[in-house]
Amino acid sequence: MPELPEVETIKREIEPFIVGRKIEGIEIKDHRNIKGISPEQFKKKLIGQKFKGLTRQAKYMLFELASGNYLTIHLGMTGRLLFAPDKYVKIVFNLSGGKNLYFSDARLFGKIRFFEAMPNLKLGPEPLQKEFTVEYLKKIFSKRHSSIKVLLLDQKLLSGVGNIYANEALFRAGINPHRKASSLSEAEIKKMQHAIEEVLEEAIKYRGTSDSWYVDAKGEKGGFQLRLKVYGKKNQPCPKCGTTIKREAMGQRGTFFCGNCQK
DNA sequence: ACCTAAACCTGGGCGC
DNA sequence: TGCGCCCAGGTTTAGG
Repeated sequence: MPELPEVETIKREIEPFIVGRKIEGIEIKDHRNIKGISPEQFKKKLIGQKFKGLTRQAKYMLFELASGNYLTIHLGMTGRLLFAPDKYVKIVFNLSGGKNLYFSDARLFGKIRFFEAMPNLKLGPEPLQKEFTVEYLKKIFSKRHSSIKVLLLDQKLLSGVGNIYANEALFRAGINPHRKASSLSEAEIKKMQHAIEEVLEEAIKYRGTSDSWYVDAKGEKGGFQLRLKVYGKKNQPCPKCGTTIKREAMGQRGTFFCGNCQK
Protein backbone atom coordinates (compact mmCIF):
# COMPACT_ATOMS: atom_id res chain seq x y z
CA MET A 1 0.00 0.00 0.00
CA PRO A 2 1.18 3.48 -0.65
CA GLU A 3 3.03 4.95 2.31
CA LEU A 4 5.33 7.97 2.37
CA PRO A 5 7.96 6.62 -0.10
CA GLU A 6 5.37 5.45 -2.62
CA VAL A 7 3.45 8.73 -2.50
CA GLU A 8 6.71 10.68 -2.82
CA THR A 9 7.65 8.65 -5.90
CA ILE A 10 4.31 9.37 -7.57
CA LYS A 11 4.41 13.03 -6.53
CA ARG A 12 7.79 13.51 -8.22
CA GLU A 13 6.45 12.01 -11.45
CA ILE A 14 3.11 13.82 -11.48
CA GLU A 15 4.29 17.31 -10.51
CA PRO A 16 6.03 18.29 -13.77
CA PHE A 17 3.20 16.66 -15.73
CA ILE A 18 0.38 18.72 -14.22
CA VAL A 19 1.83 22.10 -13.20
CA GLY A 20 0.61 24.80 -15.56
CA ARG A 21 -2.04 22.55 -17.07
CA LYS A 22 -5.72 23.34 -16.94
CA ILE A 23 -8.45 20.85 -16.02
CA GLU A 24 -10.62 20.85 -19.13
CA GLY A 25 -12.89 18.00 -18.14
CA ILE A 26 -13.50 15.31 -15.51
CA GLU A 27 -14.99 11.87 -16.19
CA ILE A 28 -16.37 10.20 -13.08
CA LYS A 29 -16.87 6.46 -13.55
CA ASP A 30 -17.42 5.86 -9.83
CA HIS A 31 -18.02 8.73 -7.42
CA ARG A 32 -17.35 6.88 -4.19
CA ASN A 33 -13.78 8.13 -3.78
CA ILE A 34 -14.99 11.74 -3.78
CA LYS A 35 -15.73 12.81 -0.23
CA GLY A 36 -17.64 15.75 1.22
CA ILE A 37 -19.04 17.04 -2.07
CA SER A 38 -21.37 15.74 -4.78
CA PRO A 39 -19.87 14.55 -8.07
CA GLU A 40 -21.66 17.42 -9.84
CA GLN A 41 -20.21 20.01 -7.46
CA PHE A 42 -16.79 18.38 -7.72
CA LYS A 43 -16.81 18.90 -11.48
CA LYS A 44 -18.23 22.39 -11.25
CA LYS A 45 -15.60 23.49 -8.72
CA LEU A 46 -12.63 22.05 -10.63
CA ILE A 47 -13.24 22.30 -14.35
CA GLY A 48 -11.50 25.36 -15.74
CA GLN A 49 -8.96 25.53 -12.92
CA LYS A 50 -5.21 25.42 -13.43
CA PHE A 51 -2.68 23.43 -11.39
CA LYS A 52 -0.12 25.66 -9.71
CA GLY A 53 1.81 23.16 -7.61
CA LEU A 54 1.90 19.76 -5.98
CA THR A 55 3.23 18.93 -2.55
CA ARG A 56 3.16 15.82 -0.41
CA GLN A 57 2.16 15.73 3.25
CA ALA A 58 2.75 12.28 4.72
CA LYS A 59 0.60 9.97 2.54
CA TYR A 60 -1.45 12.81 1.05
CA MET A 61 -0.90 14.62 -2.22
CA LEU A 62 -1.91 18.27 -2.02
CA PHE A 63 -2.72 19.83 -5.38
CA GLU A 64 -2.55 23.62 -5.30
CA LEU A 65 -4.73 25.38 -7.84
CA ALA A 66 -4.03 28.84 -9.24
CA SER A 67 -7.26 30.11 -7.63
CA GLY A 68 -6.02 29.22 -4.15
CA ASN A 69 -8.33 26.19 -3.95
CA TYR A 70 -6.86 22.79 -3.13
CA LEU A 71 -7.47 19.19 -4.06
CA THR A 72 -6.19 16.40 -1.80
CA ILE A 73 -5.76 12.79 -2.83
CA HIS A 74 -5.08 9.94 -0.43
CA LEU A 75 -4.46 6.65 -2.22
CA GLY A 76 -5.68 4.40 0.58
CA MET A 77 -4.59 0.86 -0.14
CA THR A 78 -5.05 0.31 -3.85
CA GLY A 79 -5.24 3.87 -5.19
CA ARG A 80 -3.14 4.77 -8.22
CA LEU A 81 -2.43 7.95 -10.18
CA LEU A 82 -1.52 6.98 -13.70
CA PHE A 83 -0.48 8.42 -17.04
CA ALA A 84 -2.31 5.56 -18.80
CA PRO A 85 -5.52 3.84 -17.68
CA ASP A 86 -5.76 0.41 -16.03
CA LYS A 87 -8.88 -1.67 -15.45
CA TYR A 88 -9.77 -0.01 -12.14
CA VAL A 89 -9.97 3.63 -13.27
CA LYS A 90 -12.61 5.60 -11.34
CA ILE A 91 -11.89 9.20 -12.35
CA VAL A 92 -10.22 10.74 -15.41
CA PHE A 93 -8.88 14.30 -15.38
CA ASN A 94 -8.73 15.71 -18.92
CA LEU A 95 -5.91 18.24 -18.96
CA SER A 96 -4.87 20.92 -21.41
CA GLY A 97 -2.52 19.77 -24.13
CA GLY A 98 -4.60 16.67 -24.72
CA LYS A 99 -3.23 14.83 -21.67
CA ASN A 100 -5.13 12.73 -19.14
CA LEU A 101 -4.40 11.83 -15.53
CA TYR A 102 -6.14 8.67 -14.32
CA PHE A 103 -7.17 7.90 -10.76
CA SER A 104 -7.59 4.17 -10.28
CA ASP A 105 -8.67 2.38 -7.11
CA ALA A 106 -9.79 -1.25 -7.02
CA ARG A 107 -10.93 -1.23 -3.39
CA LEU A 108 -12.22 2.30 -3.02
CA PHE A 109 -10.25 3.14 0.11
CA GLY A 110 -8.75 6.21 -1.54
CA LYS A 111 -10.16 9.63 -0.74
CA ILE A 112 -10.36 12.74 -2.89
CA ARG A 113 -11.39 16.05 -1.34
CA PHE A 114 -11.86 19.62 -2.54
CA PHE A 115 -10.97 22.60 -0.34
CA GLU A 116 -11.60 26.29 -0.91
CA ALA A 117 -8.31 27.10 0.87
CA MET A 118 -5.24 25.30 2.19
CA PRO A 119 -6.53 22.49 4.41
CA ASN A 120 -5.20 21.45 7.78
CA LEU A 121 -4.78 17.69 7.52
CA LYS A 122 -4.17 17.34 11.28
CA LEU A 123 -1.10 15.17 10.93
CA GLY A 124 1.81 14.71 13.30
CA PRO A 125 5.34 15.56 12.16
CA GLU A 126 6.74 13.39 9.42
CA PRO A 127 10.04 11.52 9.67
CA LEU A 128 11.99 13.40 7.02
CA GLN A 129 11.29 16.82 8.52
CA LYS A 130 13.29 18.63 11.17
CA GLU A 131 10.56 18.30 13.82
CA PHE A 132 11.23 14.55 13.87
CA THR A 133 13.74 14.47 16.70
CA VAL A 134 14.65 12.11 19.52
CA GLU A 135 13.17 14.70 21.89
CA TYR A 136 9.84 14.60 20.08
CA LEU A 137 9.76 10.80 20.14
CA LYS A 138 10.65 10.78 23.84
CA LYS A 139 7.73 13.12 24.43
CA ILE A 140 5.14 11.06 22.56
CA PHE A 141 6.45 7.66 23.72
CA SER A 142 6.85 8.46 27.39
CA LYS A 143 3.20 8.74 28.37
CA ARG A 144 1.70 6.10 26.07
CA HIS A 145 0.58 2.69 27.19
CA SER A 146 0.01 1.23 23.74
CA SER A 147 2.61 -0.84 21.92
CA ILE A 148 5.35 0.84 19.91
CA LYS A 149 4.01 -0.83 16.76
CA VAL A 150 0.47 0.54 17.09
CA LEU A 151 1.84 3.97 18.01
CA LEU A 152 4.07 4.18 14.92
CA LEU A 153 0.95 3.88 12.76
CA ASP A 154 -0.89 6.76 14.46
CA GLN A 155 -0.81 9.53 11.87
CA LYS A 156 -1.66 12.19 14.45
CA LEU A 157 1.54 11.42 16.34
CA LEU A 158 3.83 10.55 13.46
CA SER A 159 2.74 10.78 9.84
CA GLY A 160 3.73 8.90 6.72
CA VAL A 161 4.68 5.53 8.22
CA GLY A 162 2.33 2.64 7.40
CA ASN A 163 2.38 -1.06 8.13
CA ILE A 164 5.23 -2.10 5.85
CA TYR A 165 7.74 0.48 7.07
CA ALA A 166 6.66 0.22 10.71
CA ASN A 167 7.53 -3.50 10.61
CA GLU A 168 10.78 -2.89 8.77
CA ALA A 169 11.89 -0.02 11.02
CA LEU A 170 11.25 -2.07 14.17
CA PHE A 171 13.37 -4.88 12.76
CA ARG A 172 16.20 -2.51 11.89
CA ALA A 173 16.06 -0.97 15.36
CA GLY A 174 16.01 -4.43 17.00
CA ILE A 175 12.85 -3.58 18.94
CA ASN A 176 10.00 -6.01 19.56
CA PRO A 177 6.68 -4.63 18.25
CA HIS A 178 4.92 -5.66 21.49
CA ARG A 179 7.05 -3.33 23.64
CA LYS A 180 5.11 -0.58 25.37
CA ALA A 181 6.19 2.71 23.85
CA SER A 182 6.90 4.09 27.32
CA SER A 183 9.35 1.27 28.08
CA LEU A 184 11.89 2.30 25.43
CA SER A 185 15.21 3.61 26.72
CA GLU A 186 16.78 6.73 25.25
CA ALA A 187 19.25 4.55 23.33
CA GLU A 188 16.37 2.54 21.88
CA ILE A 189 14.47 5.68 20.91
CA LYS A 190 17.59 6.88 19.07
CA LYS A 191 17.79 3.56 17.22
CA MET A 192 14.09 3.80 16.39
CA GLN A 193 14.44 7.34 15.05
CA HIS A 194 17.42 6.40 12.93
CA ALA A 195 15.77 3.22 11.62
CA ILE A 196 12.61 5.05 10.53
CA GLU A 197 14.58 7.73 8.67
CA GLU A 198 16.88 5.19 7.09
CA VAL A 199 14.18 2.82 5.88
CA LEU A 200 12.07 5.63 4.39
CA GLU A 201 15.03 7.23 2.61
CA GLU A 202 16.10 3.89 1.23
CA ALA A 203 12.57 3.08 0.09
CA ILE A 204 12.31 6.43 -1.74
CA LYS A 205 15.64 5.66 -3.42
CA TYR A 206 14.21 2.33 -4.64
CA ARG A 207 10.90 3.95 -5.73
CA GLY A 208 8.73 2.26 -3.12
CA THR A 209 7.51 -1.22 -2.28
CA SER A 210 5.35 -3.16 -4.74
CA ASP A 211 4.30 -5.93 -2.39
CA SER A 212 0.80 -6.11 -3.81
CA TRP A 213 -0.94 -3.26 -5.61
CA TYR A 214 1.48 -0.36 -5.74
CA VAL A 215 2.75 0.94 -9.07
CA ASP A 216 4.10 4.39 -9.93
CA ALA A 217 2.48 6.86 -12.36
CA LYS A 218 4.01 5.04 -15.30
CA GLY A 219 2.46 1.79 -14.08
CA GLU A 220 5.85 0.38 -13.07
CA LYS A 221 6.64 -1.50 -9.88
CA GLY A 222 8.99 -0.18 -7.23
CA GLY A 223 12.08 -2.05 -6.09
CA PHE A 224 11.99 -2.08 -2.31
CA GLN A 225 9.97 -5.31 -2.00
CA LEU A 226 13.24 -7.09 -2.82
CA ARG A 227 14.86 -5.48 0.23
CA LEU A 228 12.17 -6.24 2.81
CA LYS A 229 13.56 -8.09 5.82
CA VAL A 230 10.43 -9.12 7.72
CA TYR A 231 7.24 -7.73 6.18
CA GLY A 232 5.32 -10.56 4.51
CA LYS A 233 8.01 -13.09 5.55
CA LYS A 234 5.93 -15.29 7.86
CA ASN A 235 7.63 -18.66 8.51
CA GLN A 236 10.75 -17.61 6.63
CA PRO A 237 14.17 -17.41 8.29
CA CYS A 238 15.31 -14.10 9.79
CA PRO A 239 17.99 -12.63 7.48
CA LYS A 240 20.19 -11.87 10.52
CA CYS A 241 19.93 -14.96 12.71
CA GLY A 242 17.84 -17.57 10.89
CA THR A 243 15.07 -17.73 13.50
CA THR A 244 11.62 -18.22 11.96
CA ILE A 245 9.82 -14.93 11.48
CA LYS A 246 6.48 -14.69 13.22
CA ARG A 247 3.27 -13.06 12.09
CA GLU A 248 0.79 -11.79 14.64
CA ALA A 249 -2.12 -9.40 14.41
CA MET A 250 -1.57 -6.19 16.36
CA GLY A 251 -4.19 -3.47 16.21
CA GLN A 252 -5.79 -5.63 13.50
CA ARG A 253 -2.70 -5.31 11.31
CA GLY A 254 -0.27 -7.98 10.23
CA THR A 255 2.87 -7.68 12.33
CA PHE A 256 6.06 -9.49 11.30
CA PHE A 257 9.12 -9.79 13.49
CA CYS A 258 12.04 -11.91 14.64
CA GLY A 259 11.57 -12.94 18.26
CA ASN A 260 15.33 -13.38 18.64
CA CYS A 261 16.67 -10.16 17.08
CA GLN A 262 13.90 -7.91 18.33
CA LYS A 263 13.88 -7.54 22.12
C1' DA B 1 -7.21 12.13 26.93
C1' DC B 2 -6.32 7.70 25.78
C1' DC B 3 -7.15 3.23 23.90
C1' DT B 4 -9.50 -0.54 21.28
C1' DA B 5 -12.14 -2.41 17.72
C1' DA B 6 -15.47 -2.41 14.05
C1' DA B 7 -16.63 -0.71 9.54
C1' DC B 8 -15.65 0.57 5.00
C1' DC B 9 -14.52 -2.18 0.20
C1' DT B 10 -13.49 -5.82 -3.47
C1' DG B 11 -9.78 -8.36 -6.25
C1' DG B 12 -6.81 -12.11 -5.69
C1' DG B 13 -5.44 -16.42 -3.91
C1' DC B 14 -6.59 -20.63 -2.08
C1' DG B 15 -8.98 -25.13 -1.37
C1' DC B 16 -12.08 -28.24 -3.22
C1' DT C 1 -13.33 -24.46 -14.57
C1' DG C 2 -15.80 -22.36 -11.09
C1' DC C 3 -17.53 -21.63 -6.66
C1' DG C 4 -17.11 -20.09 -1.84
C1' DC C 5 -14.26 -18.41 1.56
C1' DC C 6 -10.90 -15.51 3.56
C1' DC C 7 -7.37 -12.02 3.48
C1' DA C 8 -5.19 -7.43 2.62
C1' DG C 9 -5.23 -2.55 5.63
C1' DG C 10 -5.48 3.39 6.15
C1' DT C 11 -8.63 6.01 8.07
C1' DT C 12 -12.93 7.16 10.38
C1' DT C 13 -16.15 6.39 13.77
C1' DA C 14 -18.05 4.64 17.93
C1' DG C 15 -17.70 3.25 22.40
C1' DG C 16 -15.38 2.07 26.77
